[in-house]
Amino acid sequence: MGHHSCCNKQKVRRGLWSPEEDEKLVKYISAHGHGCWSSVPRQAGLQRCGKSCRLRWINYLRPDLKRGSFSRQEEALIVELHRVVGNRWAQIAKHLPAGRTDNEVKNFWNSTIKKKLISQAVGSLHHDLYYNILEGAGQSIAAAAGCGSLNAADNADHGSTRSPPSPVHNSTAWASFSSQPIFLPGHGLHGGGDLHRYAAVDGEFIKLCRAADTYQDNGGASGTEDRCKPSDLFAREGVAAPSCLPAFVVQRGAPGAFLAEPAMGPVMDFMDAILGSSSTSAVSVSSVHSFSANTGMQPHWIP
DNA sequence: AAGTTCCCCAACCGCCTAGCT
DNA sequence: AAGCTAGGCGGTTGGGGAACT
Repeated sequence: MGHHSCCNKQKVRRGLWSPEEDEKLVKYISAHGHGCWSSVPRQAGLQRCGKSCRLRWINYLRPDLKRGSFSRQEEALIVELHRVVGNRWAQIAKHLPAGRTDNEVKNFWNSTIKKKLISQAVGSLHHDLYYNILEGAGQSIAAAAGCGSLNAADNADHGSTRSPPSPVHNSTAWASFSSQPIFLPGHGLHGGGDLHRYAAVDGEFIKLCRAADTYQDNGGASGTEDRCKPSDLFAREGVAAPSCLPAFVVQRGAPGAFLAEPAMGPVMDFMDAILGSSSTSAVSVSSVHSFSANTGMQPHWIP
């Protein structure tokens, strides 16, 4: 994919807009309206593509924009709206009182709200929050699959008041949950492969990692590993499976066999995971093991 | 004071969809 | 129905100012 088609027809400027360019765009749109954006740069005498003009107008030059920092009320509303609609920034912006753009809301979320919610969540870590984090991982995946969304506000807001949502959480597999770091692979559709997440939880250190499809699912036949999909897990518990939940990997073979798999892909750390956005730092299976080595705590795999 | 790191946010990129031919 | 174009949107990048060493 190259640039937008309107950008290929002429030599266009990129990068920050100069005051002169702003003035030209404002003058033109004030006088004529934008009409077809692809013709705006030519008519306004700008060496920009129409898409760039549109973005500049919508995000910066529009007279009805509200500039400046977000109020507490706006922040609270954004958190609440995000809880409902997830990363649909345009939807959130539309529901704010006035003059905020999707880009502005997105930037504010990523730079400010996210950090506040993370610090709140980490500061109040406890057993119930683990459940929320896990639900979060599932819902983030659900969001990726178009099944709904999750956000940190959910974690922060519900905290200890939320009870474990299903019998799965009462199984023996979860009994030692709060006492050991847990590397919890999630499951989600990602192209033709699977998307895995790992949560390492020990009260101080939390990390959810998203990895490319690194596992060859051999069905357990050779004993190296197996997968337990959500439907299987819930069937075992005798309850109906929700539409979207993490799947769990059971490592049944020697660690060496596991480590021989290709390196995992990009990491999704705790912050990004519970907020449904990816990070680009890298992690590998070996980093999971080095965490274990550094802390002296053994990872275990949820059956 | 100079160098380095952090991080905000404007702008770009790539994908999706609607509308038109 | 298929192909093309423009608009819209969310994810991501990187310039540059602020903070830190």
